[in-house]
Amino acid sequence: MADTQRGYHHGALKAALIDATLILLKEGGIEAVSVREAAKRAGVSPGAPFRHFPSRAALLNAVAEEAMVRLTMQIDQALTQAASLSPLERYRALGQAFLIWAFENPHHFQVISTRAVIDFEGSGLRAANDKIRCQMRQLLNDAVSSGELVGISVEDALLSTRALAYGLARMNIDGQLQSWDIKSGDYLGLAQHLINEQIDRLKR
Amino acid sequence: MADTQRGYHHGALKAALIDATLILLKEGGIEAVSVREAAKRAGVSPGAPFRHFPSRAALLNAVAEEAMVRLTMQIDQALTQAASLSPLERYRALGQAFLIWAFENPHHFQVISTRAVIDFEGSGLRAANDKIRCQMRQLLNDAVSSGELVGISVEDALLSTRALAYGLARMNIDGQLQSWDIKSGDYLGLAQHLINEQIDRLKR
DNA sequence: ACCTGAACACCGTTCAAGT
DNA sequence: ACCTGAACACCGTTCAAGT
Repeated sequence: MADTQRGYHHGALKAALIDATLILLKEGGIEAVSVREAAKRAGVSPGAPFRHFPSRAALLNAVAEEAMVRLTMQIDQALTQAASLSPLERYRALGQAFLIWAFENPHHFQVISTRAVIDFEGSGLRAANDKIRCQMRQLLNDAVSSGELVGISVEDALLSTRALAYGLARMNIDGQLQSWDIKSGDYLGLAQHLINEQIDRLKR
Repeated sequence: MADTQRGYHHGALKAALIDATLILLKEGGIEAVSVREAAKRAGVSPGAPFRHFPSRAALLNAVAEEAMVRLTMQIDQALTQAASLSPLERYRALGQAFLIWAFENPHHFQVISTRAVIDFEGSGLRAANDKIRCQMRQLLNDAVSSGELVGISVEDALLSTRALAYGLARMNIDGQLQSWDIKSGDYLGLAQHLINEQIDRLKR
């Protein structure tokens, strides 16, 4: 974008590299991302990216942080819309927001979820992730306090919801949903339905 | 193993390469696997592996097929032991067997689950995977027939069990379980507990 | 039939030198 | 301050030539 690369200096190379990385990601998944190719797409020499990112992992990290921002926005927006609902219904809204984000931005989800390729600790990733977990826990605790949920372990419910949502999203990007559901092709709808059922089952 | 590489010809290069690949996998995950390094470890030139495997993906495929054999064995053994139990209890035994395999052989699980790196179609992988799904479906159908389960969708139950187990196993290899459960460190035990709870919930 | 070793087109990363 | 371009040590893969 806007890379009117008119001279020796690029001007907005950092952003251009992140854009190019996202394009490579969409073209061929995470292993198709190379610093050299991103540099070429940005019209710059192979060494240039290393002025802005210390490593390939750091470049992918930047994409991951962008992805996390979008996920956080999607969740915050869903929670705002659901503000008047009961705690468990807000929990449901949060789960649905995660699924929508993961299925509509599969490459972003792939980058965020594949540790080894990013530096999850440093940066804002860990903090943002923890914040989401805290929001989930808070909602479940509220649901217990209000009597909406009874006789459940909040930690167990939390992790099994998260693991189910994560599993569905991962099966989607790992090409495993394709072989399960021959019919509609509406994998997001199917995933949303299963999470809904699981949350319903928490109520007994 | 047994690679008394005494001359120009190796003798058991194919097996030696698969062994070396598994070691590389254990050392540094899937992206640490290189054909050249496997060749070096097997004491052979960089081009030699291509007499036995047409590509890096094919080499990883061979590891994946070995992994699938072990998974199938683990499941068959669990089902044999549970032969006298009710259909739903056999379903539970199958789920537990999957979790044990995935948590005790994380690198095997990683290779099998990461499409893009292997050729899941060709080979016996697809067939073995389909067989497991059929076994699961059969058990759930039997549980419905015998009245052990009522008022559930077999397809939904099937996929949500699978997605939960897959999600837990993936969170384990993606390093995401570490940040959730600070206590015991017994991630397999935790995963088994959550699957048990989910299966219990199917009974209402 | 199986393996070598050079070759090709790629990588990530570094670093002097240019602007 | 930012970028180039050559360099290094790696890749996957091919292929003539050796045994």
